[in-house]
Amino acid sequence: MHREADDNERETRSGRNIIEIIRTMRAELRKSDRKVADVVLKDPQRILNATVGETATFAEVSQPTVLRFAMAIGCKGFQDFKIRLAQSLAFGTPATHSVLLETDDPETVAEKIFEYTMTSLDWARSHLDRAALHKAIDILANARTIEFFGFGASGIVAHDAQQKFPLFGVPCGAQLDSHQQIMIASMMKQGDVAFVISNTGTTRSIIEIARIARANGAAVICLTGSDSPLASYCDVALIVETLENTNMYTPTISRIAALVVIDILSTSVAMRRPLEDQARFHNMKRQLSDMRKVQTI
Amino acid sequence: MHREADDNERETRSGRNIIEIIRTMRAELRKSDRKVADVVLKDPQRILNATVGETATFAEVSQPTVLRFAMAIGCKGFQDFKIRLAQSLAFGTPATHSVLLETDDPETVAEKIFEYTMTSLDWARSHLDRAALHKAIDILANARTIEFFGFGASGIVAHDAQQKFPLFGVPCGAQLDSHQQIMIASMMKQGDVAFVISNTGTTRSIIEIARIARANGAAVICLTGSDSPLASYCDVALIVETLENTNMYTPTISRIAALVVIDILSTSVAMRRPLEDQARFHNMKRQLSDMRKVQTI
DNA sequence: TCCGTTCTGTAGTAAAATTACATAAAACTA
DNA sequence: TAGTTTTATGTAATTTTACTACAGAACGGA
Repeated sequence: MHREADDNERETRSGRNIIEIIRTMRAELRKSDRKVADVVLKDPQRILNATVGETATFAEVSQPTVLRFAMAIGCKGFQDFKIRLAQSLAFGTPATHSVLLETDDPETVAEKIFEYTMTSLDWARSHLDRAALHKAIDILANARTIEFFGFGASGIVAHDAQQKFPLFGVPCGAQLDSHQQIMIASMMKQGDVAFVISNTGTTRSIIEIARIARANGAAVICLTGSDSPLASYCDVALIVETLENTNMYTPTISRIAALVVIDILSTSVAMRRPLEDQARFHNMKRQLSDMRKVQTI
Repeated sequence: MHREADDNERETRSGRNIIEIIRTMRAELRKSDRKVADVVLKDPQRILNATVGETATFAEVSQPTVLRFAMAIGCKGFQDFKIRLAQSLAFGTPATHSVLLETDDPETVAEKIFEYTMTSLDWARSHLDRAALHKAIDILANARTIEFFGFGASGIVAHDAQQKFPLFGVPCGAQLDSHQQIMIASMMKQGDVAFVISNTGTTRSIIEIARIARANGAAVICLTGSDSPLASYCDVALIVETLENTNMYTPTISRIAALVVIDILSTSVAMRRPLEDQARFHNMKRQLSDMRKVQTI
């Protein structure tokens, strides 16, 4: 008897993105099952409208093999497999379709970038460390002041964060300039929070900031793209994995995923705040909307 | 005989989001079909793992009625219906599940914000005006200089755009300060491009910028959230519709959609550039990556 | 009330998914 | 290397599921 997926832990949406699962499990599959895996990966859309028999023909195996394949990758049966496949395919097939070509017209570029962004967000979603998130929220909710640090694209994220957090009564700053960063970091103390943003996590000066802030007793949270050197200088590391590859035309998805994480943090922190602060926030929002209408130069 | 969905126009992704279709068609359905529609809308997830018989039981109708329902909403059969439903459900049911509650724990908040962001992006994707996109790319590709204007959250988008575009040999600026904006707009002339970003599109001062820049002969592109007053002062209006509602805890999705549009524009413009510029871009990227490693304070 | 149309359920049929079993291939042991 | 156990794959039977034909019921208009 061969491995059967544990039936208990599959409830609402445990094994998301069956295509990823197939790809990672491909190596350890039976030879015939691999044939099935290959036809599925090659043209998943075709399988959606196919029966067991048709799929068996495509893969040049027998019908039970197709069933066994479905079982092997953790599905209850062929129907269940098709449902899961359909859900994975809702974004379009990530890797295959999203590669930008020199010859693409603007509409295709738009489609691909949207697809790619959504797929990457989904990836980031499923790879986000929930424990770290919890811890970061705890720290931020109890912060006296928060300083956001970042360069380049990460600087944008820092700037965005600085716009959102003060709304709930916590004084914040965003430091985008290298010298300014050192100065501010040196002045931090117990009760302050340094929020360090760096996609690569290897930039020397930003690591230095984390080190200084921590040495001064501040809590340090980092938001980075992989388990980088920066993480070891921080109390909490929020690692936002994305599918970014180095292709010239691939846009920088990392900042978008980072912005979503900022949304999550600011929202969660806001929900912990006393009601009076929330009222003040509403007030602010109304004033801003008034200003928009009357403001002259 | 009753209406049958036209079979020819259903190919890859014509009838997207079957749930929306059901909701809109609900009124004109047969009485028994409506019973089926209701159980589907109430708990779509449950139908995914159900057979025709089970669905019939849930809706308290006969099995053929379930089949006729599937046909009525434009599916080829029950199987096809389930596949379509699964695809619609991949994001999670937007309206229902994505509403943030006071009682949500951080993990749920994270899930909901990711879901909501992805759903909104998908919405923006399908509502983006392709003709306007085309036109904007044409203008940007031939620009001598580009100035990005924006306040608040839109200022971040402007800042981001300013970081991406110069890479391809076009000098750019980002103006986030009101006075600075007026000054720069006043100095623009034929051949320059003013890229005005405002989610609401109603902020007076930003409309003024568009007016001034245009009066001076500059081409004006706006990136806004709806068909706003601002659009009438521009040569091209890129309208990025999002699902933003005014709920306190709903994060500002508009800036994320705007950033994706910036990605699309910059990528498309880059692809029109001569190869020498693309080489220069690669060079720059390498130098940046070198700097990251050696840079000390 | 009668006739025609539109719904909806019963019962039957075709087709698909799943299981049981047997044979072939591979791996392991002596 | 021969024999034995284990694993992998196909054939054929069985069950389940999706779909169709038909007939009775409900509704609407004259």
